[in-house]
Amino acid sequence: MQEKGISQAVVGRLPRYLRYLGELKENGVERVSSQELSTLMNVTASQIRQDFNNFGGFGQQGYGYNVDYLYTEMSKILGLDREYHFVIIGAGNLGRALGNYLNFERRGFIFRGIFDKDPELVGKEVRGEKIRLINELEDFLKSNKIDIAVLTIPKTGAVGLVDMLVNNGIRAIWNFAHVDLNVPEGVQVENVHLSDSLMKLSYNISRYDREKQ
Amino acid sequence: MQEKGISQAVVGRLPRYLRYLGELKENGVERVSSQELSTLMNVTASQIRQDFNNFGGFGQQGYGYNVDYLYTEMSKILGLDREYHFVIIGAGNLGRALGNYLNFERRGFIFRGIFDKDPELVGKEVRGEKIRLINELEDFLKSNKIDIAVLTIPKTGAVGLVDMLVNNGIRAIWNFAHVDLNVPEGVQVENVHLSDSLMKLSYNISRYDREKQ
DNA sequence: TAGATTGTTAATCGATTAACAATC
DNA sequence: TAGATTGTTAATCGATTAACAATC
Repeated sequence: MQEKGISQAVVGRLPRYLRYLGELKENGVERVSSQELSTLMNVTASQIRQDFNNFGGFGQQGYGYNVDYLYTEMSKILGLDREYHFVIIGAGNLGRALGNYLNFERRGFIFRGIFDKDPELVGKEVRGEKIRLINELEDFLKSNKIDIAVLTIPKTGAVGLVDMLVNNGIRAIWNFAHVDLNVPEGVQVENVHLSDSLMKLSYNISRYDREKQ
Repeated sequence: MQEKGISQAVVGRLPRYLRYLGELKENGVERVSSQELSTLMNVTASQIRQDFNNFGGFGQQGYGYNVDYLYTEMSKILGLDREYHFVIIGAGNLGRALGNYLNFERRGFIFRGIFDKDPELVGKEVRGEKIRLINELEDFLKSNKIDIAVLTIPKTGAVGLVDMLVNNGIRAIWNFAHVDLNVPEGVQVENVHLSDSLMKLSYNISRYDREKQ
C-alpha cells in the first residue's frame, strides 16, 4: 500500500465514500459496482475506480465491490480503526457545542477535556468534563496522552499556543480560529473557517444575481 | 466583469485574500505587490495575479495593488456589500452556537430566527430571538424576506425540508447536516461536514504513522 | 528615463475522464 | 463459456506556474 502521492483532492473524497458505503451497508446492500456508486454519488465511475485503486484493489472483475469489505477497508484507510483523544481549547459557544457532539465519540474521537482563559467559566461542565483554566493545559498534556487539539479561541490566542501544544505531544490541530497556523512537519492541521464558508455562499448568491442582471 | 467560468477553486481562495488584505489594512499598509502578498500567504505571485485578473485589473504596473481599493473590490466580489438575512433550523448545541456568533453580523449576515421541532426548547432565547417551533417556519418565511437557511438538524430532517425552504424564497443553504442536498438550479448550497473534516485529520495522522512505519 | 510590477499569453503540471485488456 | 466489471494505461481537460511584453 503505497500512499505517497495521494493528493488532498482524493483524501477529501474519502469521507464521502465512507458515508455512502455506510448507507448501503445499513440498507443491507451486499455489493456495488463503480457504475452504481457513480449514479448514487453523482461522480464518474472512472474517478471512483481510480480513487479506490490508490489504496489497492478492493474489487473483483465481473462482480464489483463488496460493500462490507470496502467499508471496513475505507475506515482503516481513514484511520478510524483506532482512538484519538482530543481536548478543546476555548469554551465559548462553539467549543461547548463541539464538546457536546456525541457522534465524534462513535468514530473513536474521545473528548478528554476543555479549557478556557475565562475564570468565570471554570468548573462549569461540558459533557461530564469540568472546564479548566487554560494555564493548566500544559500540565494536563504532559500527564495525558492527547492526540488532537481543537482550537475554538480567537486567532490572537491560537497562534501563540501552537508551539506549546506541539511540544507537549499534540499530533494534530483542528483549527476553528480564523488564522493560518504554522506547525512543524508531521503535525497535521485541518482548518474549519466558518466565515470563509459563509463568504463562499454570499459570493455564489451575488454572482448568480449579477449573471441574471 | 465576466464571471462565467470562475472555478470554485478560485472562489475558495477569495475569502483568504480578503482576510490578508484586511490585516494589511489594519496595519496601515497602503500598497502591496503580488510578490509581497505571495510571501505572506505562501502561494505563488502568479496565482495571485491570475486570481485577481479573473475579476478585472485591480493593480497598476510598477506600483502593485492599493490595499484599500483591492479590499473594497474583493468585498464587493464576495457579495459583502449587502445584507443577508438568515434563520437557523435546529436549536441544538451547534445551532445555538452559530446564532450567538456575532462576527457574522459584522459582515452583513443578520440573524432573524431559530427553529426547532422540540417543544421543550420553545421560548428559550438565542441572542434575543425566542426559539420557535419548526412548524411555524413556513409562515415565518412567507412573511419575512429570508435569504439563507442554516441547517443544523439531523440529516433525516434536512432532506425533507429543502423543497419547502426553496418554495418560500430561500436562496441559499448553509448545510451542517451530514447529507447531500438536492436543490433546484439557482439555489446555492455550502456544506460544512464537520465529521468529514475530522476524518481528513485522522487520515493524515494515520498516514503519517504508516509512512514512518 | 529606468525600474518595477502588472496583465496576459504560453508552458507545464496534475487531476479527471475515457478506453480497454485482464479476469472473475 | 459469456457477460460483467475491475484495474490500469492513455487521452483529455483544467488549473497552476513561468515568462515576458506592456505600461505605470
